[in-house]
Formats: sequence, structure tokens, C-alpha cells
Amino acid sequence: MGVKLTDVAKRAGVSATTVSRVINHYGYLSQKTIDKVHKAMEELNYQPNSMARSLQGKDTQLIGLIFPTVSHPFFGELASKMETKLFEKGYKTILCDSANNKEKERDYLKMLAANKVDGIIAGAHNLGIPEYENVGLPIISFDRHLAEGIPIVSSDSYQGGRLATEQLYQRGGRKIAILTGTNESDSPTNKRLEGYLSVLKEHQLEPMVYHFPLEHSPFLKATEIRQILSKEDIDSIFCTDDLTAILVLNKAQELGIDIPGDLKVIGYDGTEFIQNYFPQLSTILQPIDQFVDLLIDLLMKRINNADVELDSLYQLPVRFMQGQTS
Amino acid sequence: MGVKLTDVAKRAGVSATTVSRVINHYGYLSQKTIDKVHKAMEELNYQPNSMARSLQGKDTQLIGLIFPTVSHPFFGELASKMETKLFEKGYKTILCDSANNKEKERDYLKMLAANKVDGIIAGAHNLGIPEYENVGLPIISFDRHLAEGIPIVSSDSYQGGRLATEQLYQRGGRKIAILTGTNESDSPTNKRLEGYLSVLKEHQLEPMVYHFPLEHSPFLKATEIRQILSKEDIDSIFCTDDLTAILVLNKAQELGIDIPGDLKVIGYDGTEFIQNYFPQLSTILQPIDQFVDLLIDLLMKRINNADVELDSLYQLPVRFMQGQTS
DNA sequence: CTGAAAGCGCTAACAC
DNA sequence: GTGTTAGCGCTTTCAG
Repeated sequence: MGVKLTDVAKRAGVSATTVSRVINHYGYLSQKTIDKVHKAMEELNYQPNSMARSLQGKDTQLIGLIFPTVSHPFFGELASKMETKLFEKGYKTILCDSANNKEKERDYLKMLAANKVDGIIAGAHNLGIPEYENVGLPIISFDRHLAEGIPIVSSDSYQGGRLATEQLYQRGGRKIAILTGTNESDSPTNKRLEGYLSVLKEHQLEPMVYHFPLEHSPFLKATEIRQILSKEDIDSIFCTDDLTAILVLNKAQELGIDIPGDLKVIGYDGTEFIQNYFPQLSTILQPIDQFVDLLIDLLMKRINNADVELDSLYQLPVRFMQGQTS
Repeated sequence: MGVKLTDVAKRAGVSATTVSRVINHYGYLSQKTIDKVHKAMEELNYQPNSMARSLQGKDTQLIGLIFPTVSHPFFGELASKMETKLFEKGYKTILCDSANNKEKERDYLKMLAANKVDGIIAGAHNLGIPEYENVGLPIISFDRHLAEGIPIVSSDSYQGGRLATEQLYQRGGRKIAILTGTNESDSPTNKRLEGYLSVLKEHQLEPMVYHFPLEHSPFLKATEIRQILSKEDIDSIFCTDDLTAILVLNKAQELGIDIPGDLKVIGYDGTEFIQNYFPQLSTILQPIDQFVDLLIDLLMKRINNADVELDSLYQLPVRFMQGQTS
């Protein structure tokens, strides 16, 4: 293998301990020794072996990130920002795309434990993974209940759902449909649905709910959307994610439906990507930067003190962003 | 810490060696012993410590992925697919967003070396990082020259540039502009530019080249595009990435420019994301799946045998995908 | 077929 | 201020 601590020690004419002390800024060292060691390290281009170091029980400075997939703009952005901030704090990120696959998520959890990561941030969307109950590792969850004692960072999906629906109502919408994911209780999209339902109820309107299973390809979804748009009598659509909203916009255009004249559309997520490349879309903005800050803050707290009391739910506010589709 | 090998040994009433053998399917064991050990491992919910294991010089099963940022759909898709395939092969992925930052990329390189990753796949876009010269680790590069002896996997950007430009010409384009990145020699977008220039030359047309520095925000880019569209006399635009093409489409719509009537647009990349959510965009398809397969194949070869002879450049073909913008 | 013992590269009492 | 020594959790000769 490469250059090791003892090589440096030999070259600097000191003991391994001394080198270790220099590296870890620990104990009393004479400036002369420090310089000697530094010189030797540079000459040999020495890199400490993190494996050996974490064997002593030192932190690995490794954080596991479990998300459905970074190929989705929302999670891509979240992952990218998490990675950046973690790196600034001296952590490396192990990326785990759970791909909405329970088995894979379980495997990852095991793997992360074996790799002795210092902590995990999990934002995947699989339910019922008992392993989370006793990983014995600091974990913070994004937007989903994992297990007792694991804090959840999320935004106020119920209010988000209400906000979007209210907007559509205020702009004259009376036949307001919702396009959303599968009907799992406890998923964030389901809370958005509840918000929608509550507003419709207040205005005594008939809900029109369309569920799209996660497994459905965008192409299939698009086809179904086309069906809905051409057959049903709808004047407004609330999509519980922006990508679905884009599909609606595309299909509406194909069908010659005027937006927002004949149909108003509001999405959900409001990533920077959407704001940059789809500024016309009205949407509910999730506070991604704040998610990142909070998730990392909480994780650091847990890492530094496994017993800190944390709230079980942190709910950040969302905002409506007016585009031209509503 | 957690349960360790000796705990399992004690519980199974055997030596540590035996447990190690069972785990590594190594040497002669009686079925009885194997069963005993497995039983003990399960009862204790034992996870081998990968740190300790890789200390003996065993592989870490860790691969470093260096890309500009997974928040970009192209790299998000690439990273996600790489991660998936690597996981299937038993590798974990350390994600490194270089963020177009040379310093960060260097730091990452050091960090990956310290973490004894088995190999690296680097597709970042920073030039002149001498550290690549002697990482002493298997590396495969995506779409960029890193150092002597590091194989490059890329697609045929020159042909891609030609293909796009030819298409525009065949559809009647005579005032064909190109929107591209900064003018770094050796970058893939620059090869696309060369392809464009060669076609224009063949047809004796005047090139119209617009460079956008990487640092420019999409918003700034959009403003500049609006300028160009309203002031210049252009009938076709080749954008060397799809996102820029989307910006053009947006601004053209704002300005009431008919597409493809008044202006034809062709993008570049053709991610699944674009194909799903922007099917109307004509674009040049990069073979992402083949990139992934080839990158990983080559890396595995280097990992298994540091001295295998590999070509210095693997160039995959691109395809034109007809949408409605050209 | 199984175990004892040495050692991977590094750190941390404990001495001097 | 600095070195000696033991040991982190695991693998691997070498014996038996």
C-alpha cells in the first residue's frame, strides 16, 4: 500500500506517536518536531488512512444519504446541497438511491451500519422497514415517519395543499381536480391531498381525485392525463409535484386547451430547476435550503450527543409562487 | 461499539478464525460449525466491520464519483444509474459534487485516496488538476482529459455537433446560431462547436457563435438569450445542452416567436428527463446507459488488474431525436 | 477441520 | 516533550 505513518516517523526521525500527535494537534510538541514531521509528510506525500483511524472508534466522517433517486430534480437538488454542506463540515457523503425499492433500502441500511457511518439522513419513500427501529445510529428523517424517536424534518404539506387549492378557488376555479401519488397514509403527498379536500369541503365543492401509482412511467402518466383532460369537465388542477404539472401543461397544449384561460394548473415543489427553466409554472415552494440546514443541524446534534432531546417533527412553512398557469 | 467477531465466536463456541472463515467462505469447515456460526451471527445481529476488514488490504468496495453536480439532470441521471449498477456489483458510492470548483475537486481527490476507495470515476469539468497525474488509484474519466494513461469515455461530440447543424440546415436553416459554454479547448462542448463550424463552412454560411460562461446563472443566460432573439437575425439555434434550449424556447414564446416556424431549435443531451417532460424538443441523444456500462466495465478491469491495457479514448455514437422544435 | 498468534495503520494510556 | 506499549476488529499464516 501507500506511505504510512511509520514511514513518516522514520523519515522525520521520531516515533509514530509523535507523528500521530502532530496530525491530531494533540499534546505538547516542540515547534521543531512539528516542522520536521510536516516536512517528512510532504516529502512522502503522506495521506493518513481513514480506515485505521476509525478502527480506534474515531468518527468516520461519513454520512449516508438515502433518497429515492437523484435523477429526480427535487432529490437531486436536495442531495447536491446536502453534499455540499456536509463537505464543508468535513464529512463525505455515501449516496444511496433507494429507487423506491424496499429491499435495496434495507441493504443500504445494513451497509451503512457496516461502514460505520457517523449518521444517516433518510428521505426515501418506502414504508415499513423495521430495521430503522434499531440501527443504533444517529438518523434524521426527511418527510416521512421511519421509527419512534427518529425526528422528521418536513414542510407543512397540509397547508401546502390548502394553499394551492385556495389559490385555484380564488382565481375562479370551481371544478378543481387533484393529481397525486398513491394513497399511502403518512406520505407527504397524502397530506397535500388532505389539504385539498379540506378546502373543497369548505367551499362545498365536489373533489376529483386522481391517483398515480409511483411505478407508472411518465409516459403512462402522460397518457392518463390526456384522457382526463379530454374527457372530464375540469377547470383547475392541483398537481402534488411539479413534474406532473409539466405533463399536464404538455398535454393541455397538445389538446389546444388554453392555460390559464380554460385550465389553471398549480404544481408542488418549486425547485430551483423549475424556477429557472419553468418560471411560468405556478407552484408551492418547498424550502429546500432550510431543509438542508435543519437536517444537518439536527444530525450533528445527534452525532455529538446521542441523547439530546429533539422534537419528533419539524415542520417548515411553504410559500405559493405565482406563475402564469393559474 | 456493536457486536464483533469475537462475540460471535464466543457465542458459537469457536475461535475467531473459524468465524472469519465462515464469513469469507474460506478453507475447510464442517457443516455443523458453519451452521453454529450462522446461528450465532443472526442471534447477535452481527455486521462485519468494513473498516477492520479493509485494514488488511482488502478492498473497501467503495467507489468515488466526481461530477459537477447531481442537481443537473444530466449528471443526476448519470450518477443515479452509476450508483445503481455499482450497488448491484457490491460497491458503495461516495458522491463528490465538484461544483465546478477546482479546489473542491482536489480536496475530494485527497479524501478519496485517504478513504482507500477502490476506484474513481471522474466527470467533473475542471481543467488542470495535476493531482490526477499520480493518484495511484484506478480512475476512468468521463468526457474529459484528466492525465496521461487515464482512459476517457465520451460520445462523439464532433459528430453530434455536425448532426445537429446538418439537421437545421436540411430543414431550411440558413442563419444558424450556436449557444454554447466557455471556449475551453478539450471540453466536450467545444467539440460540438467544432462540428457546427465544419458544417457551416461546408455550406459557406456565416457562423454565429454565442458563448455562455459556466458561472452565469440561468436567469442571466435567459436575459442574454432574450437579447439575442430580439436583436439578431437568426432562423435556427443549436444549443449545446438541453437546458439552454429550454431557455430559448421560453424566451421565444415570450417574444411571440413561432417555433419551429420562425425559429428552429435543437438541444443536446437527451436525458430521460428531457424525453419524458420535454418530448417536443429536438435534441442529440447521448447514450447514457452505455456510458454507465462502459465506465464501470473499464473501472472493474483496472481494479482487477492495474496494468490492463485500455484504449485512451472510447467514443460512443450519438443519435438525433426529432421533436417539434426543428 | 480448527485454533493460536501475529499484524494491517493508527491512537492513547502510561511512562520517562 | 517524546517514546513504549497495548489494542481497535479482523484476516491469515502456521501448527496441530
